[in-house]
Amino acid sequence: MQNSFTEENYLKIIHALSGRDGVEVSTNALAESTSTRAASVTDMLRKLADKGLIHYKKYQGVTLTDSGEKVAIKVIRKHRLWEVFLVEKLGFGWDEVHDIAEELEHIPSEVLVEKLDAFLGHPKFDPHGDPIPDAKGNLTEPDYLILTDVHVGEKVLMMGVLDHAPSFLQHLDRSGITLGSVLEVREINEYDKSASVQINGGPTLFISLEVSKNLLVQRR
Amino acid sequence: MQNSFTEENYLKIIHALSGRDGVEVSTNALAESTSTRAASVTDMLRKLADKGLIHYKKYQGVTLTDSGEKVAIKVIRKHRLWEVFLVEKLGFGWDEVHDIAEELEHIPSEVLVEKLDAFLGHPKFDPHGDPIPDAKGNLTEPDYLILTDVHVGEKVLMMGVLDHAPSFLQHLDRSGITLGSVLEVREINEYDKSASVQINGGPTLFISLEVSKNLLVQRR
DNA sequence: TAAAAAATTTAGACTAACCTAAAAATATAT
DNA sequence: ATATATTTTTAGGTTAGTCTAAATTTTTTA
Ligand SMILES: [Mn+2]
Ligand SMILES: [Mn+2]
Ligand SMILES: [Mn+2]
Ligand SMILES: [Mn+2]
Repeated sequence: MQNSFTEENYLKIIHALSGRDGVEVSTNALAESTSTRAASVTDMLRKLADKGLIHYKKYQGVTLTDSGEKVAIKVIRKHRLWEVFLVEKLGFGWDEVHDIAEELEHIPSEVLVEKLDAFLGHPKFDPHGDPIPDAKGNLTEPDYLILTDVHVGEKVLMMGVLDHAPSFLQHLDRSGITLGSVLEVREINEYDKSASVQINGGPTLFISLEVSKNLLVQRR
Repeated sequence: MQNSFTEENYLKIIHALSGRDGVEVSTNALAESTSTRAASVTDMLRKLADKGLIHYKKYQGVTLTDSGEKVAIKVIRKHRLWEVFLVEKLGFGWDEVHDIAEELEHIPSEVLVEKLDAFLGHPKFDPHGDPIPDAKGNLTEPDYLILTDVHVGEKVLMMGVLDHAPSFLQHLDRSGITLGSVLEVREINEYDKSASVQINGGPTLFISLEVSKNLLVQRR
């Protein structure tokens, strides 16, 4: 039996909310993420449990089964590969591709995914720095720091974003911050935790805590 | 209001069955093409008529309105552009792409289509020789001949196929007949109308009437 | 041109995915 | 340890798209 568009979305969202430690996901959290009501979520959870895709005990929240995890990772692989295609081949901005990839990720056909992957040169990361699962379903989350964890004087590489909202990505564009940028923290304001950060050895910018919390970086 | 996946399919099929002269399409023909029952078609026709996408009078068959035609042509444009992408960029065979394009054709986003079109170099024909509507919705069907209309001694160019079935396309592959092949009709068998056809000045093959009827060609 | 056949529509149901409102279970706070 | 608040589930409905069976209209045949 094939999984529906909707079922795939639930699995993907459970995967995201469950995190690497596979913590239980609540009905309300899913209602929020799927933009539906808790009652609708309960209906779907019963269905996904019947299909063996999630572990579900009433009132106890859900986690993915191995089978559900597999499906979720396939969808994530497709989503991220299509995002690479849209940015690298079609010339979209990284702020424009998420919604289109939300649709493309549900196109079936294993062979399509593998040919796309080859066409793109087997990329390891998507345009937002998120890792792309391999064909076998291995997904390894690199352990990046958040910019707020970086001390004054340290130089780090910008590796990804936590917030994928177009407005946030556009803000980074205007600040000249892209994947691979070198960020040196020059000063941290005691009062509001805003930071002065030098970008690629060039201009120094003020970065609010709100922005710092969403920047994934790596020591060099 | 957006049109659903299903509505788009109905419009596309009505367009195909209605032909260039815009003849009425019957409920049964649509049931056949959509692999549904006549009663289901009637339901959908009422809906499409309510949305102003088709002309529908009970028992009289349907035709597209200008508005419905526009939608149908957009879907056809997307279908054929994606087929070009799959063959030219991903390396699929022309016999493998139709079903995948059936899914991709429903991905929304005008800008995606236009960027894809540009990426592909604004192709005029899809891998089966079918013309690709332009961004404004102009679709001009070239008036090709069918191979059965070609007389002995004539040389023609292979320009397209009427049957898109994988088995037919694979048969052409095995015969060495592709878009652009030069076909010279050497002999036509009186009894079964099979033809001896020389391919690209090379080997001469027997071609059954069944095959001839599905080959679109052009005099040079 | 009336009867028979074929095509089409209507009537009544079903499933997937959603909803609101009410009931039940769990968690929190006095 | 209750009472209150929060979360989750259940009950009962809706819509889109499908179905079968029956009724109706159109077409064909005699
Ligand atoms: Mn995304
Ligand atoms: Mn991404
Ligand atoms: Mn096709
Ligand atoms: Mn085609």
